[in-house]
Amino acid sequence: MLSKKTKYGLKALTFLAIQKDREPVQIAEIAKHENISQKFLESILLTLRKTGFLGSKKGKGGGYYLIKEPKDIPMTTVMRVLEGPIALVPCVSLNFYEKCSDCPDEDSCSVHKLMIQVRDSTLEVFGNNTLADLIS
Amino acid sequence: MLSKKTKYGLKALTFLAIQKDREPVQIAEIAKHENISQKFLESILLTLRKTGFLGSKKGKGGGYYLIKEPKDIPMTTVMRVLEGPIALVPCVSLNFYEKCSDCPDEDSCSVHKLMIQVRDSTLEVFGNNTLADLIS
DNA sequence: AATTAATCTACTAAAACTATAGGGTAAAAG
DNA sequence: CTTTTACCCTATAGTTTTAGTAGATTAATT
Repeated sequence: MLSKKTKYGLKALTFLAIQKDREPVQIAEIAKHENISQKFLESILLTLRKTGFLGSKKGKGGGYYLIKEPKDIPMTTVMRVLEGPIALVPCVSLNFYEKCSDCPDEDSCSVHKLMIQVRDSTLEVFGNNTLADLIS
Repeated sequence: MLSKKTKYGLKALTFLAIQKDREPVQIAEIAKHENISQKFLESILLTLRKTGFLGSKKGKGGGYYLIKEPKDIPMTTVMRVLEGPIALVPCVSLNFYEKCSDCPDEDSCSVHKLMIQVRDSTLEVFGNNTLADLIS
């Protein structure tokens, strides 16, 4: 299941993407428009800024704004920042690899092979979509 | 991320599938062979029995055994029983549909469309694999 | 009939994670 | 220097995960 953090993050990004100019939008406005707890959204936007998706401006007329063009923001990178590994098991993760403690041998693990297939198909979907594709 | 319940369940199923006959295998043997906490595995096997994948036999010489042929057990049904919905968001789930509380309109939701793609590609992988395919 | 080997059931609990709230700080604008 | 906004830190209720404990039940064997 997708965490609300990810879902809210995606909604916030699309909301910023449909703004005509790239003028800062306040947290409160995004939260209200997307039905998101403001405090929660606050922390989400913060990580999106720290990871290079958003810029921010303090004080009056401040807020958050997109740094890059929506078409240059692939879903793979967004998902990895918000949700974490795309793979369902750490032992098949490309960016967050970790050995499973219960598996003596990955190659002989039945789950391993299946999860590689899932990872690749999910990766293809996210690879084929950018933020621009989320806008209808 | 895949829960350990699911991972262990899959491992147990494959272990039972590679048994030559369909003689009962004790929980302890499966647990030991797959490095699984026995008590945890116990509850997992119980749900797999109650949902029609396994049969069991009590008393001496008892244990768990596969009821159907591995090739007749699609991953979709196994995953739904062990892990729950295949969809990442309830509003795109085919078998566990639920409306999202924060979305006034599904059709205009940017996350919705993306998640449908993910669901379909994952569904295709699980649909193309049976328990027999996990054995190598 | 007694023993033993196994599943079954129910309850409990620690740990981790999720979602959210509160309150204070820093900077920008007027 | 006051207002407005993002920024940062902490706490916490709730849920899910991952088990552990204690015993009951069933069936085969002796």
